[in-house]
Amino acid sequence: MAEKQRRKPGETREKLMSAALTLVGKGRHFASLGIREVTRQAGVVPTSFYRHFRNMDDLGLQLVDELGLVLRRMMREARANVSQADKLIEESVAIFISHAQANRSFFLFMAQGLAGESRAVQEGIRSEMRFFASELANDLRRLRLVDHLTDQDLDMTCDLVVRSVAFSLTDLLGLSADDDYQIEQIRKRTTRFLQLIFVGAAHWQSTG
Amino acid sequence: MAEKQRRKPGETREKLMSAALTLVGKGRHFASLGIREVTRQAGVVPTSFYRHFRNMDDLGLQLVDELGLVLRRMMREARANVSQADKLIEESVAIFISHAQANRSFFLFMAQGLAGESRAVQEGIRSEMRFFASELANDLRRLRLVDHLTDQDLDMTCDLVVRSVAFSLTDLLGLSADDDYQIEQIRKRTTRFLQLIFVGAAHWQSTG
DNA sequence: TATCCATGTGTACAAGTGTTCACTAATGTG
DNA sequence: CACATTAGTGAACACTTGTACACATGGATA
Repeated sequence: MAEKQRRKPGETREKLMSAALTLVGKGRHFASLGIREVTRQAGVVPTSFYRHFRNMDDLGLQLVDELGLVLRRMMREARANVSQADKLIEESVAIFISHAQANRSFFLFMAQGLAGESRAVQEGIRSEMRFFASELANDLRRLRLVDHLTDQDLDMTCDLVVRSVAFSLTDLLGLSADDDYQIEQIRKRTTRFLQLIFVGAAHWQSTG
Repeated sequence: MAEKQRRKPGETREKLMSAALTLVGKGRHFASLGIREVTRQAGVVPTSFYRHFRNMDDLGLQLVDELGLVLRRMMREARANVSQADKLIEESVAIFISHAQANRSFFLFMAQGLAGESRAVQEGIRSEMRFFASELANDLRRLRLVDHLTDQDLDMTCDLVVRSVAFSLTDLLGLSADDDYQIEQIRKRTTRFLQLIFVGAAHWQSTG
């Protein structure tokens, strides 16, 4: 029989998760993946799956957790790169796009999960987005760029920003990764979306 | 053998399409539906499927066409109900939400398809959204509410509007249909999103 | 060193899958 | 009315699927 491959603990677990991501990256939808298919892609026997996950939804949930890490890395980088306040939007969008490309499968999974089959995954992704939006609000407050806005209005603005950027994902991920012209179009368009939103926020007066 | 049920021409075809929608409405993801499953739901023998569709993607494409009709109906109703210009946003959002509830499965399908498995379906839905956005732009031009905007800037604004509303779908469709409080929250929030965008548009000056 | 347990493997099975084929009844066309 | 076409049916095919079970093995722990 084949050698038993127990190297590091949790290695098979990671192989399974990244196998699922790989399949998603190849254009499959997460909801249509099966246990056998994933284990096959991971080079592991089907029964191994159950050592780590109860079912595919469970695997999806654990992917959401990792997605959280990816998003946090992205935020950190964005924060570190705010060179000038007036280029804030442009630079952030650029960072977002480069991360989306570097973690293509992850973001595909996120885009899919928003309208996915598992309610839990859906809620998880939504929760990550809320967190992201609230962190964004904190940053903006700290930078004192939006002092005239209520906390509530600022939250709304950031929510809209995050949604708009997330929607751009579906544009971006539909493209092949080397279609530089189209990617540049999306970058410009997303940037303008955010600028429009912030112009709105600058002139917003709460209808309280 | 069982009676042959050929009533109207195209009846089985419709039964199959609405069976797929029914399953989607029950929480399944379109990408995970199988031919046998759909025919079973439709009360039809599996082989009948091939009389009308080449595969599930094909069925999806034809659903996109019907989705177009639903959207057009919605637009027509929205246009007919513009009582006062200053309530335009609120009323349109209300109409949108009521249509989204009346055609829940359709809109679920749309939300799923945006990040779905079939590139063709994806492109179809995207195209419907573009059409919707351009019609919206035409209406706004006709109402002369946005005369200071370039055609291009108006298009961008409408694109952002449509995206924001589409994103609200995922919020809305995650809820049970009778959670009136939450639905009201989403209505308010979406309305404020659009107001924010239009405030932005009102103060926008093209960076041409 | 002896033992336990988490994690790996192989086999098995019943159920479900997409698709093909040959057959049949209803409909539209001449 | 005769006939071709369309649209329904059932049986059969070779596969794939999820999951259960018994077993093996390496590393940690006692």
